[in-house]
Amino acid sequence: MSAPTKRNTRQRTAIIDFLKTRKEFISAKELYSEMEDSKVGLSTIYRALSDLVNDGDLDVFIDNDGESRFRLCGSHHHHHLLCRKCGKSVEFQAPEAEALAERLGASEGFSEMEHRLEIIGTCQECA
Amino acid sequence: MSAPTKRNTRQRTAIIDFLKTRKEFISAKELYSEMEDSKVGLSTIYRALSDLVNDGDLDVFIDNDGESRFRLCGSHHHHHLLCRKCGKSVEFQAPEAEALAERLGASEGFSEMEHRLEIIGTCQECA
DNA sequence: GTCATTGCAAACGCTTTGCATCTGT
DNA sequence: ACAGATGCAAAGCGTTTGCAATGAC
Repeated sequence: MSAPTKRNTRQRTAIIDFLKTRKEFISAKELYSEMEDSKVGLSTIYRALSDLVNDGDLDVFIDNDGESRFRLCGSHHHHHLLCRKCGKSVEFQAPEAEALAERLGASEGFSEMEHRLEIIGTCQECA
Repeated sequence: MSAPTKRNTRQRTAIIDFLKTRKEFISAKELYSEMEDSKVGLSTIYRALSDLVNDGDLDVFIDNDGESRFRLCGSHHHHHLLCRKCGKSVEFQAPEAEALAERLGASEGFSEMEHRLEIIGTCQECA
């Protein structure tokens, strides 16, 4: 019932270290090629990324080609504004959204609200 | 440069007619099974959906499983409030979210904003 | 020594494409 | 008749999984 054991393997460490140096979203395949010196298998990358997402350590979104893109997330709650063409993303805070979630949820009898808001648009360079 | 000719085939008409009766987003596969009586091939569905998206007649987004989901533009935009335990969902409209998306996107130089807002909570029965 | 993790290759699921046939115009 | 549209099957592509070998503890 307690949190599953996670071993500190060379591969997992390398992946996390690489992600720390990386500000932008990156796909699993890209990570694989950029890390080829670290000799980490592609399945291991997928498995590690998936674990990190489940642990809430990574933000993920699926781009227009259906490819998942990952990035370490900060601790603060935030939302994303993403470009539908190049995938560029901007984080933002939206107190309105927090308030909206509370108000709306409460009006339907819900409690302990969380929310996810994503704004997708076309950025200046891609327009 | 002018728009390519589009023929009015039985299949294309059937697809559009089906979409008109459908308020929610639907995937190509779902469309295929729900329209099986119309005897339309899956590739034809993919090709028609792709044309419709290019013509700006369909909204599309990629869901968390990497599957594209389509809906005729102009159907009413709404969001969902979901119970994290029983999955019960309530639709709601949120003009604030529309405004927020426009304002935030524009402030970053983005255009043609879409947005997705999801509120997750625990409903009264499950609390 | 045990059991989670790894890596390879095969399997998967959604989508796209080659090509011969069909059909709207 | 001709060019676009269709349908099938095969290919593409990102992702997941089975399984034997490896390595963290």
